[in-house]
This record gives sequence, C-alpha cells and structure tokens, in this order.
Amino acid sequence: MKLSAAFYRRPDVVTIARELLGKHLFTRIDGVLTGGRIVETEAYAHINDQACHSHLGRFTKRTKIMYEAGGVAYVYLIYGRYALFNIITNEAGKADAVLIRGLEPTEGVDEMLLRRGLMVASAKLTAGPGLLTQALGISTAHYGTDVTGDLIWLEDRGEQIPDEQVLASPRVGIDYAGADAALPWRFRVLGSKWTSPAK
DNA sequence: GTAGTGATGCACT
DNA sequence: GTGCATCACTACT
Repeated sequence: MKLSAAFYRRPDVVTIARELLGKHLFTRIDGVLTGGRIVETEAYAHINDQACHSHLGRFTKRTKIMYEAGGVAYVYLIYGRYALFNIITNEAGKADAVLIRGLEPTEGVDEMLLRRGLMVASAKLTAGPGLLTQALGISTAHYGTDVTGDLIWLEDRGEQIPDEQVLASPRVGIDYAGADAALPWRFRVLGSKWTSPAK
C-alpha cells in the first residue's frame, strides 16, 4: 500500500522517521523501477534543532520546499557532488524533514549497478545517503517532487520492525549543531549491512 | 588519514 | 553586484 500524504503530515517527525524503517522506497526514473527497504533514517525538526536547515525559521531558496505540507521530496547537493534525499513532513509552515540514509535494494538491482558503475551487488551499492540517491537515479532535478506520485513513492508492505531491532543514536556529521547534535534522532535497523558506514 | 567538489548563504560593497 | 567560508559526503592512499 502506498503511503498517503496523511502519513507525512502528522506533527511528530521523530515518530515518522522511526516508522519509515521497514517501509519501501521506489523510484520510476527514465521509466525504470528501482527501490528497496528503508533501513536507516534521521529526523530533522524545525524547532529546537540547530542541525535542521530550516531551524529558527531560516527561509531561503533552498529550504523553501521544507515549508510545504508534508509529502514532497527535499533533494539537495552536498559537497558539490552528492544528492541527499529527504521527505518533508508535518503541515505547511512547519518545516520538518526525514533524511533517508540507508536502503536495502530489492527492485531494479541491475539498473542500480549500472548507475553506480559496479559489476556486482555489494554493500557499496547503497552504502551512504549520497550513494543510494545515485543508485535510485534521484538528483536535484527531483527537488519538490510529490512522494505520493508515480515518480517517487513509498509503500507499506505490512512489515513492522520491532523495537529491539531498532537502534536510536545521535545523527551523523552535524557537529556544528552543538548540543543538538546529541539528540538520538538517527534510526537504524540492527544487523543490516545496508546501513551507512559512517560512525 | 586526506583531497576534492560546487551550490549555497551571508557579508560586504 | 562580488568574494569567500561553509557543508546532513565519498573515494582514494
């Protein structure tokens, strides 16, 4: 079952990030279906969280889309090379987001290998947020794409990840956020080799 | 361990 | 308008 806009428009972004584990993310880019099971996410909240691009009402061209109602993609370029894929949550004007960091490939693995320039499927295929976007064909061109549409969407396949298989830990690479960097808003499925390699 | 990449945002004219 | 510091990362040694 495809996740509806109502799923994303709930107020608690941390809960949404937790619930996205075990859901499936699909893209149909250039007519090719690719996708997999989400095994790692991070929550970013617009209030009380300096790590979030939209914190304290920062409203710029880049973060504009975060102020839309939940259910659209926020894709942005980092370090000049890599696209990172976020899903906007909460209602319009409340700029929360969930970053998708880890994906276990299930559909269109051959196409993903092609996009990544690899010969065999390994953890390298989607090991890291910048690589899974490459594998799925997501780029900054998909900034603002509706994630309940036919280009990029998420599905609930009835799988629940039990709490004892979920690891909550501090987020990655956001030391600049000071004390907020310690918030345990990164969620991973324990034991998956498809979670990102970063500390 | 370190190099590399370029859009972005802000300070300054 | 120009300049430049910053960055939620990956590839390579």
